[in-house]
Amino acid sequence: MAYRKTPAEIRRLEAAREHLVVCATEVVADVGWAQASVTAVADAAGIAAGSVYQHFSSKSALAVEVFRRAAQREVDVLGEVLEGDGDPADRLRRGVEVFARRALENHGLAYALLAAPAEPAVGAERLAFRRRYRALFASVIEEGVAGDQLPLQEPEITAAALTGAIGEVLVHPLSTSAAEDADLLVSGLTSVALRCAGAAP
Amino acid sequence: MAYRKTPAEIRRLEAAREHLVVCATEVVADVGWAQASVTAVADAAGIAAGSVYQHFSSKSALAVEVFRRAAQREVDVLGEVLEGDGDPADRLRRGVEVFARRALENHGLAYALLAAPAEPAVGAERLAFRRRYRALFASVIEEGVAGDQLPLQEPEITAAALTGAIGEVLVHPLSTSAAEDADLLVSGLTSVALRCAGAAP
DNA sequence: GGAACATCTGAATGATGGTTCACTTCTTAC
DNA sequence: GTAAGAAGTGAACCATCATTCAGATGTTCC
Repeated sequence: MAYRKTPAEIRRLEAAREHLVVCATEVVADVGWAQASVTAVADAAGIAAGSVYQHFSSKSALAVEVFRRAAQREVDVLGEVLEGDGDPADRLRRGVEVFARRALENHGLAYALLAAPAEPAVGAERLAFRRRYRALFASVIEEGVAGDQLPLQEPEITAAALTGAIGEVLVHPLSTSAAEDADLLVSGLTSVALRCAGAAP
Repeated sequence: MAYRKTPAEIRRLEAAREHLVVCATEVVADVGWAQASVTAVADAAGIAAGSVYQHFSSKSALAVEVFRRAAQREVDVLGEVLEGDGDPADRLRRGVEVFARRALENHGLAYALLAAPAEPAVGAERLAFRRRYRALFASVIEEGVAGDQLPLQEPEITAAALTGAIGEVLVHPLSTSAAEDADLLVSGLTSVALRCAGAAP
C-alpha cells in the first residue's frame, strides 16, 4: 500500500478532464468535428494524444461528451423560458429569441451543434437532443391549444417544424457569413415561429 | 489507325456510366453515404472497384453526381408546382404536399438528400440545393405578399424556415421509422407550412 | 487472323488518423 | 530517500478505404 490517490490528486484529474472537454469544445467550435482530430484536441489542451485516453475510452466518447455538455446548456436555457410564466405564445416568442441570440453569439458552436458533419455517435446524440427541443416546443404549443390561445393543430408536427425552421434560418447565415443584421434576423425568425404556431401577430 | 470508338461503343460506355450512377444512388438510399464505399457501389453495379475510375475521377465526383441527379429531380418537381398557376398560397400548399409525398415514398433517398451525414463535397452540394429550394419558396411568398394574399414578411426568412421545417418534419419519421400515418403527416405539414407563410386557413 | 488500342480487373499501394504501449515522469506512503 | 504504483508521453501500430497500375480481356479495322 504505497500509493493511494489523495483528494487533491483526484481533483487535479477531474480538472484535467474538464480542461480537456473545454478545449475540445473550443476546437470543435473553431474548426468543426471533422478537423478536430485527437492530436489537434490534445495539442489545444496542452497534453499528449495518448493522454486523452486517460479520460475517455475513445475519441467518440469525448466527442459525445463535448456535444452533450454544450447541447444540454441550450436545452436548459430554452426550457427555462418555455416552461416559465406567461402566455404560451409569448413564451414561445421569448424562447425563440433567446435561442437565436445565443446561437448568433456563438456561431461556431451553434453550427457544430445544429448541423456540422459529425461522426455517427455525435449524429445520434444530435437526434436525441432534437427530440428534446421538439418536446419542449410541443408542450408549450399543446398548452396554447388547450387554452385557446393557439389554433387547433398537431403539436408534435408544429414542434418539429419549429425545430427545423429555427435551425435552418440560423445555420445558413452561420455557415456562410455573419448575419448582416442580427436584430432583423431575430425579429424575422420570431415572427415566422409565431405564425408557424398560429399565434396572432 | 486500327481502333476508333464506334457509336455503339460510346453508347455502351455511357450506359455503363448511367448504370453506375443509378446503382450508386440505390446503395446510398439503402445504406447512406458513409457506408457507400467505392467497393460497395462497384459491387452493386457489377463492376470492379477500379472501373469506377473509368467514369469518375474520384469517389467524391461520383457522390456529387448522385446527389445532383436526385436533388435536381426534386427541385424540378417542386419548381413545376410552385411556379405553376393559381393562388400563391395554394401553390405553396401543393408544393409542400408533393414534396412530402415524394420524400415519404422514398425514405432512404430523401434522408440521404436532406440530412444523412456525408463527405464535404456532398455537404456543399446539399447547401447549394437548399438555397435553390429557398429561392423557389421565397419567390412564391414574395408574390403572395405583393398580391396581398400573404401578410408582410421577410420572404427569405420564411423561405428558409419552410425549408428547414419541411426537412425536419420529414426527416425525423424517415430516420426513425415509417410515418405512422402518411396522410396525417402530410396534412399536418401543409398546415404548418401555410401558417408559417401567414396564409389564412 | 492479327495489329493497335481501349476497357476492365483486383490485388498492391498509400494516406489518414485513431489507438496502443514501452518508457519516462510524477505522487504517495513509509 | 526509496519503493510502489499511477499518470503522461509520443512514436509505432493498425484498420480503413480511396486510388493506382500491370496485366487480362475486348473491340476495331484491315
